[in-house]
Amino acid sequence: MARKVNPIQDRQRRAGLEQAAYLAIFEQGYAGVTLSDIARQAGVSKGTLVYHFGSKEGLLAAVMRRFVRTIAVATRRALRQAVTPQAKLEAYVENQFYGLANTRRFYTVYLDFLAASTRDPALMQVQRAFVDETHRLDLALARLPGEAGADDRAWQLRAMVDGLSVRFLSDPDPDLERYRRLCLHGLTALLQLDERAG
Amino acid sequence: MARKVNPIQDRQRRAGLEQAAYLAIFEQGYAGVTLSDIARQAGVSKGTLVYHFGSKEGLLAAVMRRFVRTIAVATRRALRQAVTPQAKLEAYVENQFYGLANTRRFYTVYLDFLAASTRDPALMQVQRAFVDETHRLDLALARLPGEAGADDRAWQLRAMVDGLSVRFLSDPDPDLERYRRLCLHGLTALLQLDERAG
Amino acid sequence: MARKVNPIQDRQRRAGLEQAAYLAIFEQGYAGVTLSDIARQAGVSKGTLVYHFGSKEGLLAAVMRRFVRTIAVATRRALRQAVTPQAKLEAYVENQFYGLANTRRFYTVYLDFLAASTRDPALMQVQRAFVDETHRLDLALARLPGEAGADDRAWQLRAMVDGLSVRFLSDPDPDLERYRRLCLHGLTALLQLDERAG
Amino acid sequence: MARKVNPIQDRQRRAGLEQAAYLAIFEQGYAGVTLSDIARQAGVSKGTLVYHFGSKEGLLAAVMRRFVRTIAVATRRALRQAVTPQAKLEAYVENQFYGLANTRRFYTVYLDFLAASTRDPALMQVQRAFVDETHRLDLALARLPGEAGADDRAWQLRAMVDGLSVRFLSDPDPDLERYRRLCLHGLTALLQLDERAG
DNA sequence: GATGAATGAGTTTTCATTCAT
DNA sequence: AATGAATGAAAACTCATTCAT
Repeated sequence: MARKVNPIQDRQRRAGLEQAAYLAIFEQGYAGVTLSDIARQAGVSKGTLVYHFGSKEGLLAAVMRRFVRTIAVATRRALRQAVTPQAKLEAYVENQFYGLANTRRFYTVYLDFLAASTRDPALMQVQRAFVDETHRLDLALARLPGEAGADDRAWQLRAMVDGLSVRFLSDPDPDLERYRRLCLHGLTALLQLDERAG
Repeated sequence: MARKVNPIQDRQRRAGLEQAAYLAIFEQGYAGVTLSDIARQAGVSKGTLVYHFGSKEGLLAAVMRRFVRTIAVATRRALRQAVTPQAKLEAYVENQFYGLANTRRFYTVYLDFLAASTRDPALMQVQRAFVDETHRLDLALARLPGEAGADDRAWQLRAMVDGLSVRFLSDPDPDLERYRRLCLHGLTALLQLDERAG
Repeated sequence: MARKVNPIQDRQRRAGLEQAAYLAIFEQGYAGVTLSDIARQAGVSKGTLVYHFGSKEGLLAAVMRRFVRTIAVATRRALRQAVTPQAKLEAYVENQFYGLANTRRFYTVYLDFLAASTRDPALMQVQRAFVDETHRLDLALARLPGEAGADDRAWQLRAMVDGLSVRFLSDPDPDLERYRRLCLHGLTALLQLDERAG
Repeated sequence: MARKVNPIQDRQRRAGLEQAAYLAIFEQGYAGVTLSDIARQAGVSKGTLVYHFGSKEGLLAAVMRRFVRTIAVATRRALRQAVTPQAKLEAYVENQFYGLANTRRFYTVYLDFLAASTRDPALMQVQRAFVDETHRLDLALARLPGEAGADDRAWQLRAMVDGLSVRFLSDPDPDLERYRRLCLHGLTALLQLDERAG
């Protein structure tokens, strides 16, 4: 007997549980979080989590799918709202480093996710889809100064963002504005070089 | 009962166990590795590990200290052997992406380490010391084109390296030579831009 | 809240659910079947099962009562339809080994039931009533060759049937016709011996 | 690192745990027994059971292998000690119905085992090996009155034993002597008939 | 110094039962 | 009457740690 559920209600229920799980993962780590942690955070019983996601593994995978989907949507919206190339670049950076707590929470979980994906084929698939999607967005940015070498530039832009984010996490007293500046200047440098070379 | 040991022999013993643990961490993950995994890899009993390191936590911390020390030593040596600025840059990149299996093993463990350090104060301390040490090396590279803005450039260089490495791990069919090229060109772009701007 | 039901409709409803439960028990085992299994097989919700039978235990007991009742009815009818002693014996055997799938399903569940009854007093009561009822039928068969020792013979007849059935279940490639022959010849031997002895 | 154990000590340790598990299975049922039940019966922790047998499943399989091995050994010894055909038959029956508590315990567990084996391929394999082995012994008995039809007779002998044993378990006030008599007479009848027929 | 048997706290998972709708 | 979301008690299993040898 297939579960006869109201699809809308079920989706909302799951979304709430996934959000609670996201916070629990931030606090306890992807590998260290327990169903008890998540259940406590969500204010439900462990059984409820298993009921909705089949297993802990299923829940964590759902959280990560939602996580990368959310990122992609936010990035796309940021780029769409800006008009000039320079404004697009700034919106892109602002989106990556948006609020201290938010940025820390975001990259902490992302780092966990990356580490976990190196051993979990299902997570690796999610990560690869995310890489592909973000690469398409990066490519649009990289094309602005000219067509030649855009693909390489796109990978370099992303590397700058990811690399600064990793550093941000072990910065004992992070100054978000500084990371924004480092990022913006770095991206600018990467784009201008290739412009001249191309 | 105080351990009375020959310090030299003891150091060698521990070094061997730490190397085995490193391989076990690569295979099972920092969070997923068990004392049994490590004992199996090292060909000793679990008791031996606890005897030498006090606890699993102590062993893992020792592994990570050795890990970052090894990296720093290799980077320093690579930079010292090269003479011209351009050669230094190339040696730096070659050192970061040295051998497919090696690079994968290396960054897989590093990513695990970074993720774990966000929640473990002792590991975070190790990570911060490592960041400081590598920053000094990066700074030497960044100074080559001129003094102004060297600190910012150093962070950007490191970000490029780290960011490309992260991407490397989720690349389904990584071409090491391409990563070397992306890295070298990226670093060159970052250095030249600031040179002009400075 | 007393259940107010149409007794006829209710009996039919329960009969259908019990039949579904019987099939689920065959597939999952008496001890291994879950309410979800049964609900799926019956095409209803778990709540419906509990509503009609009070609990899982009540449902299983009802299934087993129906099960032994069905067996007794079939045996009685088989014996009634045959006229001569020889024909009665053959009808008896044919009834026990009727169809490969049917025989396997039947004895698989019966074995489960027997095993469960050794620890469940309520089931043991059902099993004892069943033993008494079948013994009366066996006694009629055993009397055919003469009165003396009929009770002993009746137990032996039943033992032959049960014993061959148990073996049937672990036969990797059972030949139903062979079991019928073994059973018929075995019963004949048991009856004739005592005939001479009596 | 393969477990370096003293094989003798390890075998004795396991044997003790298996015996405790056997008693726990008798009390709680094959499907109903828990690791806690067995640990309590054995006076060890649950962890110890898993340490020695890998899993609950592994432990139960070991218990059943030991169980059927013990039966086969006892039957073989009983038959070997007796000399004349009649004495062999009596020894066989005495071995099957040896002591009230013992017989009850024995068949209760055997019935559980049979029921479980219908759904567990590993157990079914154990059961089939047991059937083959006992059939060889039964065949020796069945050959005594002559070669013709010995195979059929062997199956019938075993059926009589198994069938009476099953009945024994639901007998509210079992008289062991009576079951011995029923069994001995039944077996005699089966053997004599075929002798005449052959 | 080294071992590995044993432990028990902590984890995921199962599932009969409850209950609001 | 019927549903199925939610629960929580109980289950199997994991594994760092202890300790007698």
